[in-house]
Parts: sequence; structure tokens; C-alpha cells
Amino acid sequence: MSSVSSRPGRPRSTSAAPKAMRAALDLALEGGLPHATVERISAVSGVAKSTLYRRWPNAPAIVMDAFFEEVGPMIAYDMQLPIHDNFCQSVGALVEALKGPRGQLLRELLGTAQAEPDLREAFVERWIAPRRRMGQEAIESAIARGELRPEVDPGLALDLIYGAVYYHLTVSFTDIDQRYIAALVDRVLGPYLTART
Amino acid sequence: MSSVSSRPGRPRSTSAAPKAMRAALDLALEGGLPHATVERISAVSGVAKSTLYRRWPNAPAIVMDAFFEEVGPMIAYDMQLPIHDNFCQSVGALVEALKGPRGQLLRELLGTAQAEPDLREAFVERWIAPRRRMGQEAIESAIARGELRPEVDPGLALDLIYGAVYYHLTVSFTDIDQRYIAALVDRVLGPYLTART
DNA sequence: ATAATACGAAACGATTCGTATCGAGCCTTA
DNA sequence: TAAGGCTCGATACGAATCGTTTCGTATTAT
Repeated sequence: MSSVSSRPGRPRSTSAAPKAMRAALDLALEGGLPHATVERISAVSGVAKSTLYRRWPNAPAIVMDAFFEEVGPMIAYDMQLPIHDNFCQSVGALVEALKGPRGQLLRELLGTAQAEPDLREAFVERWIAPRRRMGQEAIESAIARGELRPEVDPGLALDLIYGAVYYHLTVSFTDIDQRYIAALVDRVLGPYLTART
Repeated sequence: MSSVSSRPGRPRSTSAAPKAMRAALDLALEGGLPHATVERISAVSGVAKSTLYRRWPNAPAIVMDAFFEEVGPMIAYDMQLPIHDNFCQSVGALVEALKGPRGQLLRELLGTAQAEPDLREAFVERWIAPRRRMGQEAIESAIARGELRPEVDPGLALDLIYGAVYYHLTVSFTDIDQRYIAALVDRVLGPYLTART
């Protein structure tokens, strides 16, 4: 019954982390990442600065934690769909989720991660890798059920699709619509479809 | 002979800008972008802070100026080459130029630009757009001389190639070698080559 | 000469950072 | 039940950087 906390001492508050993350995300979405300082997060959430520093190395790390937890579940893959539709749908959801302040925040987080190895690693492991795994799985199962020819290089295909999406989002700073996504997915996967409708 | 400075008053020093840019780039390459503060740039270059703020809005803008001026000329397109070789060569030069501290700095600059519209615009106009123009030109001339079939969508092709490159550089944080570049270019342009050797 | 502009040097208040200290609370172990 | 260990929120701290401003001097056009 009792919690098996093994370590002596007062256990960590279960409410501190959620409160801090909520405040951090709100501040960052509202006034940009630089606006989410440790001091402000502490003031808004009621969690002491010392507690925040005890759990996160810096403010962006708190924001990143909160961001992944909120936005991550918004991008789903539906393995039942034909491969083309599956990608259009999931990539579309990604683009949609990143419109407005959330996209701006992702860009700022990615930017901050460039200089800090810990954030970089967290970014790859918690944001990029999961979606790549799902994409890889989608391609492989499409091959397995004969929808795609086995000559596809899944890694390269994902590079091309996600590369173009993030390129527009973070480098050339231009918008993406559903038509572009369809053309992109078709250009990358089309040549390998066994039967085109 | 005399300079036609039209406006009255003391003309701007011609040596201040080069000295400041040199110092800014050195500082940023050595200790990362955050290390290139306005104060330090002023101290190292001997140019007063007030002068720096008179010409640039902030420190990263100075570094970006210097970066483009130094690295820009390093990436050349050779329109005499077959289209495939042309891209392999120019993209290879890009990747090569961005190995080591320079790539880290580009990442940091791109990251900083995410939050500041002025830097964003400068980044697109002075870094992305010029290379896209050359790439577009290369593809169009390859079409004109019958090397590529006219069905290629040059914009999408450039999205795919540069997208994948910057994706590796800034998002998935993985390395790129010449073999990957060749495979990438081939995957994007190969299907449209009129005669494959 | 006069006005206008740029220069370098220095000081300014504001902000953020990360750390340290404090008394009090809570849990495990002996 | 007592002791010790870890966490909590609150608060204070020195250091660093920011962007602005002021100052006296230098250089040019009118």
C-alpha cells in the first residue's frame, strides 16, 4: 500500500512540477521563450526558485518539458491508413499543431538547443526520434503488406519529408499548406507505390 | 578624388566596421555566440560600444554580418558541371564549410534568428535566398540543355535537398558525408535525368 | 566660423542568472 | 520515540550583461 520511496527525507512535492511546467509554458507562449525566466516561473507558479533549480538546469528546460508533454500527443500516426494518407495526416497534424505561438516556441526551443548539449539531446530523444520511429514503422508495414516496393530507403525518405517540413519552419520561414504536404509525400513515396490509384 | 559624402559632419570611420566584425566573429567562433557580447567586441576591437549600437541593433547582428561575409564566398556553384555533380559539389562545399565551429555558429545564429524578425530576414536574404537562386538557375539551365526533363519542380527539389541537409545539421544533429550527399541528390534529381550514365 | 555628425570613454539603472542560507515539514531507519 | 536526511518556500546575494545616456573631442560641409 505505502509508497516505496526507499530514500529517507521528505518526498518531493507532486504538485510542484506540474505547476511549474504549466506556468513556464504559459509564459513562453505568451511572451516568447526569453520571457519565461526562472524568477517569473517561480512567481507565477508559487514554486520556489531553489526547487526549480533542484529539478531543472535552467528555464528553457522547464519549458521544453512542458512543451513536449502538451504538444507531443497531438501528432498521431494511423497505421490503418494507406501509407500516403498516413503521412499526409500525421505531417498535417504536425504542421497544424505548430501554427501560431506553438510553432514560434518550437523554433525558439530548437534555437536554444543548438548551444546546449543537454537540451539538444532531450530534443532529439523526446521530439524527433519518437516521430521517426513511427514513420519508419509506417513505411516498413507498408512494405510488408505490399503497398510499397522494398527498394525504399526509409531513413532517406523520412529525411526528405521531415527535412522539407522543418526547412520551411525554421530555415526559409515560409508557410506550408495541405497541398504542399500532399505534393511532398507524393514526390517522396509516389515512385515506390506498387499500385497508384 | 575627394569622397563625396554629401552630408555634413564627421564621416563614419571606415575601419570601425571591419575591426568590429573581425572581433565579433573571432569571439563567437571561439567561445560560442553568447560569448560575443557587445562589451567584449568593443574591448577586443577598440571600437566604442556606442559606435557599435549606432550601427547594429545587437551583438548577434554583428556576428551574422561577419559570418556571411566570411563563409558566403566559400560555397560556389559550377554551372559547367553536369547537374548532379554541380549539386554534389556545392552542397558538399556547404557541408564542409559548416564542419566544426562554423557549423556550430551557424546553428546558434539560426537559433537566435528564430526570435528576432530582423535577424530572420537578414538570414533569409543573405544566406538562404542567394543559394536557392543559384540552385534554381542550375536546374533551369540543366533543363534548357536537355539534361533534365522539364517536369522537375525546382522549388520542391531544392526544398528536398537543402531541407535534408539543414535537417541533419539543425534538427536531428547527425553527420553528413559525401556518400549521403550523392545518394540524396540522386534520389531527388535522378528520376528526371534524361540519360543516366 | 558654425552647424552637424561621428568618435571613444565612462557611468547608469534594470534585469537575469545561479547559489546560498534559513526555518519548517515530512519520511525512513534505528 | 528519537535521530537523521531530504524537501519545501522565502529571501538575499554577487556577478554579468544589457541598452541608453552623457561627455568632450574630432572631422566634415556650408
